[in-house]
This record gives sequence, C-alpha cells and structure tokens, in this order.
Amino acid sequence: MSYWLLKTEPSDFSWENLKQKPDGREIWDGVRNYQARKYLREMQAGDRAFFYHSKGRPQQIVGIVEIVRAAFPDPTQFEPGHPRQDPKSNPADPRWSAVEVKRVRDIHPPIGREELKRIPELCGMVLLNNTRLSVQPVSGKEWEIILELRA
DNA sequence: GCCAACGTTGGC
DNA sequence: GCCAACGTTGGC
Repeated sequence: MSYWLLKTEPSDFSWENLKQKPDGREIWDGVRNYQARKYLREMQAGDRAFFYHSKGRPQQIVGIVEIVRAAFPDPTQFEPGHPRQDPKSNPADPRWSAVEVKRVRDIHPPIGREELKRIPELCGMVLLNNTRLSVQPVSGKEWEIILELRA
C-alpha cells in the first residue's frame, strides 16, 4: 500500500464537493502533467491519499481518500469542447490517465501548510519542496507523522 | 494580484 | 536537439 497527496483548487473541486457526490466517489481526471501521470499510474486500489486544498486560503489538508480504481484512460481528453481535451491523444493509446477516489474521512481540524512546515521531520515532503506537482507521493513515515497530528 | 518556478511548444 | 517564448501553477 502506498500513500499519496492530491492537490485541488477548492474553487474548482473541493472537499465539500466530494462529500456531495453519491458514495463520496469522484473520477480524478484532468491531470496533464507527465510526472503527475506517472504517479497516477503507480496507484493501486486500496492506496490512500491526502486531499489538499491549494490556492485558496489557507492551503491545507482537509481529508483522506482511498483510491478505489487504478489508472484508466482519462475520458476528458477525448471530449470535444472540454477544456482539457487533448487532440493529440490517440484513442488507441490514450495519453492521459485518471483514477477514481472515494472519501474516507475528514481531517479535523484541517492541517494547514504552515503547520506542516513547522515539523522538522516533514521538511522533505514533496508538497513543501515542489510547488507545481498536483499528484505526489507521501512516504509511510510522513503519512504517520501527519496522522499523529490529529490522533 | 503578483510573480517565480517550471513545463511545453515550436522555429530554426 | 537547442532554446526563446509562452502559458500555467500555486505560494505568498
């Protein structure tokens, strides 16, 4: 089992939005970055991920999701008129992948970026060192430390 | 709202 | 294959 972190702009898709979905499930689509794609494709059903609100204020981890469906072709890349449509993607060999996630539970209260930065053991987190990656791995150790913050 | 960092595109 | 121009991300 591996651990991950998924970034989303809450104005685009928030934790509240996820809660309103039937069964708390959502297709995690629209990723158009090769490094992020690599991680999506490494995900296995049963893996867990932090759900992180970027941009909006404050930036924080708001919940935990489970990967319920491993990588499959992202349908939005072939949707005519979709903002994330990719005309260069070949349907016989789709370029972009998506996974399906399901809400597990809230992190209460949310854990802000500022709080994470104050913990020396977390200074190596991808989140705190690479600003632009929207799908990223979290080490088992980091996962544990963060859960302990709200234990 | 600004802007640094970074990924992508396309002309050569 | 290089690299300048451009677009986007996301912290501040």
